[in-house]
Amino acid sequence: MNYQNYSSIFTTPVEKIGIRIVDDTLTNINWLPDNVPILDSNSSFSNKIQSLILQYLEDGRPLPDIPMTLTGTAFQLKVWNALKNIKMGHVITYGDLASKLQTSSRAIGQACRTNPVVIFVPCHRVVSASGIGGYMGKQNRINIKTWLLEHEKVNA
DNA sequence: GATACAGGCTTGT
DNA sequence: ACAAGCCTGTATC
Repeated sequence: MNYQNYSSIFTTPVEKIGIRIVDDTLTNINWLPDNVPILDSNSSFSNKIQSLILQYLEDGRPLPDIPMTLTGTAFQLKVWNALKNIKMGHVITYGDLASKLQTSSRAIGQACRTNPVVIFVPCHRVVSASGIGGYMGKQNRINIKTWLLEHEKVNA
């Protein structure tokens, strides 16, 4: 988990985003603090990913399936895969997803937290049964989650 | 509201 | 192998 070697770092309507590409597959997308310097895209593939993300965040265009290389435990891959099936503007609770995967709600949160590819794996569409839930383990990141949900609600 | 405990999984010792 | 910590849920006061 080092914060160098991004393929591209750019500004979005929400916050800065850094993406990492390996062998023309997407491996990481991260929200970055505002003081991180911009990094120009260094390949046509990362160019394409960058514009897909911007189209989604600016115009609400749904994200297509693109080549990704996700590294994680079998359980995490199962959860992330289930999340990709949630449609735009639709949400599910940790508990619902847990019973669907025959596990516990807390394990779902744990898997969502380590999601390496935000937005493409829509961990923000999983909410708590009694509220919005958390986002990336930090309270100050919840505004991103609510922003995305509002954004999708308008565009659904 | 708060507080306690159950619960599956990851990560660090 | 053990313990602690999680983007939780339910029960209970």
